[in-house]
Amino acid sequence: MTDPKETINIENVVASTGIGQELDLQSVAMDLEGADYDPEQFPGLVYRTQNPKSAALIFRSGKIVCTGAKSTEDVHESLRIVFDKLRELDIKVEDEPEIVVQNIVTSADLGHQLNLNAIAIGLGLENIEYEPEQFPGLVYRLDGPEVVALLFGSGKLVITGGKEPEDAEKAVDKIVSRLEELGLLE
Amino acid sequence: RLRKWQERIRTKDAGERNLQFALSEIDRMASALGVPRSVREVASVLYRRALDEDLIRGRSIEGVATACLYAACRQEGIPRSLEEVTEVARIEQKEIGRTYRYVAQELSLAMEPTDPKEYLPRFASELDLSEEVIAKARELVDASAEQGLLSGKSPSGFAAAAIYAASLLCNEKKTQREVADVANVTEVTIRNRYQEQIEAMDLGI
DNA sequence: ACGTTACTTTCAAAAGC
DNA sequence: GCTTTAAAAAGTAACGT
Repeated sequence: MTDPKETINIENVVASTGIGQELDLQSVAMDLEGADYDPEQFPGLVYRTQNPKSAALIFRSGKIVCTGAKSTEDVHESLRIVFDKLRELDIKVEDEPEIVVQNIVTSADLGHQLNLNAIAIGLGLENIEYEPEQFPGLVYRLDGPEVVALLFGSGKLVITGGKEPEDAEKAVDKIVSRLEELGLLE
Repeated sequence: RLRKWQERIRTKDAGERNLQFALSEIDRMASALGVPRSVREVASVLYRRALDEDLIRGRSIEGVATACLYAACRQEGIPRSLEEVTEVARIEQKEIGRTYRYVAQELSLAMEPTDPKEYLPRFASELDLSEEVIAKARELVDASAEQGLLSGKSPSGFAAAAIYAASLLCNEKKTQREVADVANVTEVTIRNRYQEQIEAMDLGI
C-alpha cells in the first residue's frame, strides 16, 4: 500500500514580505522590464520571475506578496531575485527581509475512487459542502490542522490554507483515518 | 416620543414592505419556473426563517428570496438547476449559489446533493417520453450511481444522459440536442456519459 | 467530433474602494 | 464584499476547425 502521504505534492506557496521602504510604483514600472502596473485596476505592481517561476505583487508601502512558487525554497529564491532587481534600481532593500509563508496549496492521491455522496453524509452534511451542480469537489474544513481539503471522485485531493508542509501531511492522515473508520475508503 | 413612535411605524412598515416584496418575488419566480404552490410555501417559510435569524444583513432581499426558492425546489424533490433559477432571477448565478450555501448552512438545512432521478419526470414529460423510458432511466441512474459514476457529476447532466440512453433502449429515440435543450446542458455532456451508464447497467444485470 | 481555452471551488497576503 | 496573483483537482461550457 502506498502511503497517501507520499503522494503529496506542493503546487503553490504564497508568502509575504517587505523591503521596509516606500516605493514610487510609477517609476518602478518604468524601469523594471516586464512589470505590469495598472493602479486603476489593482494597487499592486505585478512582476514575474522565470526561474523559479512565480509572480510578485509589489505595493507602494514596500510590502510584497509572492505566489506561484512550488516550494518554500523557491519562494526565497524568487524574492531574492525581486530584491536584487529593486536594488538595481537604486532602491534600498534590507539585507534579509523577513519572509512569512501565508498559504501552501498541495495535491495528493488517496489511491481509491471515492463515493462523495456517501462521504458527504458520513462526515456530516453540516461539516462539508458538496454541490456537484456547482463544483465536482467536496469541500471539507478540518479543525486541526486548520486547512481546507477538496476531495474528488477520483480519490485525488487538494489541501489549502496550511502554513507549513506538515499541515498537509497531518490533514491527509486525518482524512484517511476518518474515511477508514467510516468504511468509505475503498 | 412622537418621533420614536413614528420611527417604529416607519421601520415596521419598511420591514413589512420588504417582506411583501420578497414573497411577491418568490411568487413571480415560482410561476415562471412552473413549480407547484407547495414549493412557494416552503420557500416563503425559509425566507421568514432567514429573516428571523437575521441572515439578510449584508445581503440583498432578492438574493435571499431566490436562494430560498432554489432550496425549496430541492427540498420538495422537484429541483430546478441554478441555471434555470438564474433565468427567472434578477441576480447572477454566482450570487444565488453563494447565498444558497450561506442560508443552507445557517438554517441547518442539511441539504443532500440533488438526486438525478428527481429530474427524470420533468425531462421525460417535456420530451413526451413514456413511463417506460422513465423507469429505464431510473435503472440507468441507480446502476451507474452504484458503480461510483455519479461522484462529482452534475445531477441534471447525469439525468439528461440517462434520459437519452433510455430513449434509445426503449426505441423512443430523442436526439442529444432535444434532450440537452430541456435539461439545460450541452450535447457534449450527454455524449460523455450515456455510454458508460449503459455499460454500468449491463454489468449490473 | 475533435481540440483548445476558460470558467466553477478552496486559500492567503497586499491597499483601497 | 471587490479588485490581482498562482496552483491543483474534475466537470462543464463555448469557441473554432
